[in-house]
Amino acid sequence: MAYWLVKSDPDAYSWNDFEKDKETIWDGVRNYQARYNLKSMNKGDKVLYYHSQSDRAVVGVAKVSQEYFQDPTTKDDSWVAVKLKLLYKLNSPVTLSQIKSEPILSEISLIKQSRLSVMLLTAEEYLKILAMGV
DNA sequence: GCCAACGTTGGC
DNA sequence: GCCAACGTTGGC
Repeated sequence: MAYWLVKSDPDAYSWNDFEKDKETIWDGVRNYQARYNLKSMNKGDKVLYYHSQSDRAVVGVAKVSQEYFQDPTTKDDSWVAVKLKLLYKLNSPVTLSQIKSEPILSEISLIKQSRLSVMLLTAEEYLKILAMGV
């Protein structure tokens, strides 16, 4: 089982939108590294859901419910999407500044590669963020 | 709203 | 193949 973090601009698609849908197609990724990560996802992997831009916090947890397939938003078959199923919302969002202040999270891609939208987490990073959101 | 960082494009 | 120009993202 792997652990991931995906970013969404809440103005485009927020956790609230996700709660209404329960399951969503994670499409629109147009970055090679992010695509590689999408292709590496296995069904059942856990995914932290991060709000970028105005919010800048991890707000909830999802899981991969369908492995990668052709991105339906483009005819270009080199891009892929996955399906994510909502699991639960964190009791308290874990903000970017909290993440930055934790030494064991200092190597997290969220900080190191601020523009990457789909990234792999270690189990330690994943569990630490969950613990901070209780 | 600004700007730094980054990825992509296109001219050479 | 290099690199300047450009567009986009995301933090502040």
